[in-house]
Formats: sequence, C-alpha cells, structure tokens
Amino acid sequence: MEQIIVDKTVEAIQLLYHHSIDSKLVQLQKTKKEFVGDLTLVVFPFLQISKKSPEQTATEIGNFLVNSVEDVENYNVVKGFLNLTINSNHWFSVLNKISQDSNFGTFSDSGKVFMVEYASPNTNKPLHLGHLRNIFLGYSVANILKANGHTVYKTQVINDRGIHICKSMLAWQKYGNSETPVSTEMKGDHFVGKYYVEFDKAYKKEINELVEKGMDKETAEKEAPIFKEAQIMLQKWESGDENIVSLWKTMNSWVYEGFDVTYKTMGVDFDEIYYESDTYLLGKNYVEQGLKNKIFYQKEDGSIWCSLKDDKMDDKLLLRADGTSVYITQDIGTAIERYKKHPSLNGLIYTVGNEQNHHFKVLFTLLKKMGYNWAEGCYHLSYGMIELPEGKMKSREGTVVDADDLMCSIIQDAKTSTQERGHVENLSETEKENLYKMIGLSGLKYYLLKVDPKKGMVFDPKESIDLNGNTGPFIQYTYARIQSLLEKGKKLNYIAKISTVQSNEKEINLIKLMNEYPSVIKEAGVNYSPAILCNYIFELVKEFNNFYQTIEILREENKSKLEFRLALSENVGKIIKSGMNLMGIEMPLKM
RNA sequence: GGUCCCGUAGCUCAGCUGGAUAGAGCAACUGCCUUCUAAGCAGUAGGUCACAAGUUCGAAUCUUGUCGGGAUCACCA
Repeated sequence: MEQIIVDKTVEAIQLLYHHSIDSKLVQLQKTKKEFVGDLTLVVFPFLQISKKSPEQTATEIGNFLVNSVEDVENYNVVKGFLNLTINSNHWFSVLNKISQDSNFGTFSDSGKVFMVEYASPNTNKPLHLGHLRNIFLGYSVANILKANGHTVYKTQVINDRGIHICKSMLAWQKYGNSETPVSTEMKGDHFVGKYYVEFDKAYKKEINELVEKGMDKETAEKEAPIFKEAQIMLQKWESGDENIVSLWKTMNSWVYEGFDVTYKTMGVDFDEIYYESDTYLLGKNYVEQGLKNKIFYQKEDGSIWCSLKDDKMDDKLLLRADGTSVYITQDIGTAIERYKKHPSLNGLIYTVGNEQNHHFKVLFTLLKKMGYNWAEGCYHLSYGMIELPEGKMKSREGTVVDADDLMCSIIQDAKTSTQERGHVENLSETEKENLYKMIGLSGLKYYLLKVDPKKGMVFDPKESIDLNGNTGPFIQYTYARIQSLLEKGKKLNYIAKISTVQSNEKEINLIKLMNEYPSVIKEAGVNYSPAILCNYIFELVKEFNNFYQTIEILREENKSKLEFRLALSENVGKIIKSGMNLMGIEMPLKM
C-alpha cells in the first residue's frame, strides 16, 4: 500500500508540475492520533517544484491520489500535511492475509549466515546480573536474525583457563578439606566461587602483613606467597602437569554443572561452545605471519606490535617479548578459526559489554590489516553496564547480584502476586510452578531487554522488579485474556472469522499496528535491538487493552461482528506470542 | 590529555535517516468490577528535550562549542 502511494505521488508530481523526482523525496508516515487519516504525506519538500502554497499543493496531490489509487478513500490537509484515509476494505484484506500466514512477521531464507557469540563466562565464579543482560540480549538477537531469514549459529566462549581459575583451585587445595558440591549440597559454580573468595581473603591478609612489615603495596601484591603459588600453578598447568590438569578438569566440571542449571532456568542454549583452553594458543602463527608480511613490527626486546597511527589509535602489542600471547592474539586466532569452520559466514557478532568497545575496534582493524575482508562483517554488539544505585557491582565487595538468586527471587515475587489474584486455582501444582517461573522470568527478561542495548542501566536489587505497566507480565496477562476469550467463544460455538463488517476505529487501529510487525522485525534485526520489538509489542498490547475494555466482543449481538472481533483478537495474540518468543519469553494460557 | 558513548516529566525509559501541540510506564490524585481475567481501562497533574550558538520553511533529532556523567587508551582477561 505504502509503496503504491509513493509511486503514485511521484507520478502526481510529474503530471501536475512536470518534474520528475526521486521517490526518496516522498515522505510517507503514520498519521498522528490527533488527526484524521491513516497515512500522511509531507508536502514541504515539493513546494519548490510546485511553486504553490503548502495547502494548495497538498490538495492537488490529494485529489490525484484519491482518483488514482483505489483504496485511498479520502484526504484532508493540515498545513503542509496531507492526511490520507484508506478504505477499510483494504485493512480487512490485510487482516485476512495475516490470519492466513502462520509465520507472519518472519522472512524467508535470506541465504545469509551469522554467528552470534553471547556468553563468555569465567569458570571461577557463578553468573551475575551483567551476564543475564548479555545472554538475554544475544539470545534474543539470534532469534531476531533467524526471523529475518538468516541462518544463525549461537555460540559461547568459556574462559576456562588462566590465573583466575588457578586461584580457586589453590584455595580449594589449601582450605577445601576435600569437600565437593555434593558433600556441601552447593551448586557447582557457587562452590568454586566460594574458593575464589577464600583466595582473595587470604591474599589480602598476606598483603596487609607485608605492608605492615614496611613493604609498599604494589610490591606486596606481587610478592604475596599465595599469589606466587597461584602463578606457579598456572605455569604447571601450561606445561601439562598431570595433577594440576586433573584438578582443573574436576573443578571446571563442577562449574559446568552449575552453569547448565542456570542456562536451563534462563531458557537459553548454544549450538557451539569454544573453550579458551583449546584456543588460547591460536593466533600466534598469524601474528608471526603478519610480521613477515610487514603488517606488524618488532621492537628491540622482541615483542611484536601493530602500528595503528593511521587509525588514530595507540600501537597495540600482539606478542610479548617472551613470545607468549595477549588477549587480542587469541581473539585474532579464534575469529580466523570460526571463518575457517564456517566459510559461508556473513557476519560474526560479539555480544560483549561496552567496556570493550576499544578492544573490538582494534581487533577488527587488525583483521582488516591482515587482509581478511570478512572482518567487515564483524560486529561488536555492545551493551551498557548495569549499575547498582551505589555504583558499579564489585565482586570483591560482595555487591554482585547473583543470577541464580535474582531469578529465584523474582519467580517468588511472581508466585506471591499470582496467588493474591487467585485466577489459577484449578491448575495442577506443576502447572502452577511452571506459570510462576514463566511470569517471573518474563518480568526479568523484558526488564533487561526493553532498554536500548547500548545504554547503561541502574538496577536496584532492594526494589523488586515491577510487574505492572510496561512489563513482561502485563503483556502475558493480555495474551492470557485473549486465550480465555477464544476458549469461551469456542464453547459458545463461535468461530473466529473475518468478514466485511461495519468496523470501528479501534479495530482498524489494531490492524494497522499488526501490519507493521514484519517491518519491526526487520528493523530490530538491522539494529540488533530487541528493545525495538519490546516497544512495538507494548504499543500493540496497549491498543488491544483499550479495544478490549471499550468494545464488546462475546457480548456483541451481531454474529459477524462478534466473530470478526474474535479473529482480530486471535491474530493480535498470535503476534504477541511470536514477538515475545523471539525474546525467549513464553506466554501462558491463563494467569 | 586522546578517542567513544550518554544527558528528554520526581523516577525508569520511548521518540533521534530533520516534520504537526515532545510520548509511555512507575510514583501522586480522580473515576470504572451484579457485565468477555481490575497484573486492566479512562482521566488529572507533571517539560526552558543539560546549556549556547549555527544550518533549515521547520531542530529533542544535524554541526560546533560549553558543562555534567560513564567507558577506554594495560606486556589484565
């Protein structure tokens, strides 16, 4: 429809003012609520061509469109705005098309392939609130890309080696008394995290003791015996020491068991998992190759660098003087590895916090310098940090909001408020538990996804997440109402059916909104932004609630109207569910 | 200091490829359940869109500068 009007407007300008214009000049937008009409054409850009007043130009174009486009029924002019009214038959046929398309909103195979990396946990402690935002965001973006017709590989990188895990290992060796997650009845990741904290306590104590003996703090941090021990452990791990490797495997396996539980509660999954222990040596060869090709340079001490002067950044170290790699060396290696494994990849998306903006800018620049054209397709999906009211989360100060605890408490909140309302008494216990989980998680996920990813956000753990207003449960509630309507309709032997009926404005508004769904999916995909989808669904749901509360549906006397409204509701429900599912949020039949 | 991001109602956020009188939610206040689920709906109140210039018929939106907040520029990961 929009395209037809744009084309016809170009034609109108040609005929009326003998001027051919680019269709990009034609600005067609939704008519604002306070004016009459469906679509609005902004005529200001044509004034120079028409050499007439805005009103007159708009009137002339309006006349032309009404006469030449069948579904343009009427128009009115306000200043330079030409408001067009579209025939309601057109909207009926739109609804009809939506109702017949079981995958409405999703696009057919684009032939493009993307990889989305959306988790990169360390194995020395449990997941926290920051991980939740990261993972929900990446998971949702992966789904949105799929809906856009792309093939998507979801992947995570596990930072399973390094000094951090050695710290946990060492503390466990020293103070663990051979206890295990089973013997202590602790979740594995929390268990290992406990020893990370133990290490830190002991480490701090040693530092203080050294400082008291007169050592300056910086030296003390390097000289503390337990720290040195951890470093020795890391060296042993790197040389393949059997005992250390075996301990490492055991402790990591505890962590993975814990992560699996958390991921399951979160409702996310991965197609591929990369372990840093497998990949941390990759990249060295490529750097050495780059040195030969004179893309990089070597300093006198033997360290290898890349000059980024042309890109207005400081030079970047790629290999230390002793030949060991730094973080970015690994990232170069893994990126190349991924493209080798999936040569058809069109894009590689890293869902990582904005504190690493610079890192990824450097990484992509390096890859381009090394001649990998696919680096153009690499994208850093950067998201803002979550802060507490008192500032950043600090693991050392114990202010980190734990992912498991948070999910547990919001599910508990959902349980309390669901029970207060008492709509679900006749569900079984399992169904109820499921429902509480569904509601609680929708509150959390929606809360984290509705904000533009790149913006930071403040989270107050003392205030429970709201379940009214612009929230996941509000949307679920609307969905449940629709399902209840449909079920009652069925019992009364009505079927959802679209026919040409006398329609009202609210019904047409709903169809217009539904019609936008595919373009919203597209926009959310292009911008990697579930927030765009959230806003759209919220708008749709608000519009539906307004309709629901003011228009009679099952009480309508005219059967065709009643069945039309059922069909309308059913399709609104379909879109709500589809959109929310893309964000990993499930919809209940009752709540 | 260099680079990047952000600043919209008391709070949390939309709107930003320039378009009509800047919108939601929360909190506050007023109505609405003998009628399809009140986790709802309708309404009232709340704004120098950080500030200042510039471009334009038109700026919250684009440019520049100022102020305020954050991130980063590690032989940490």
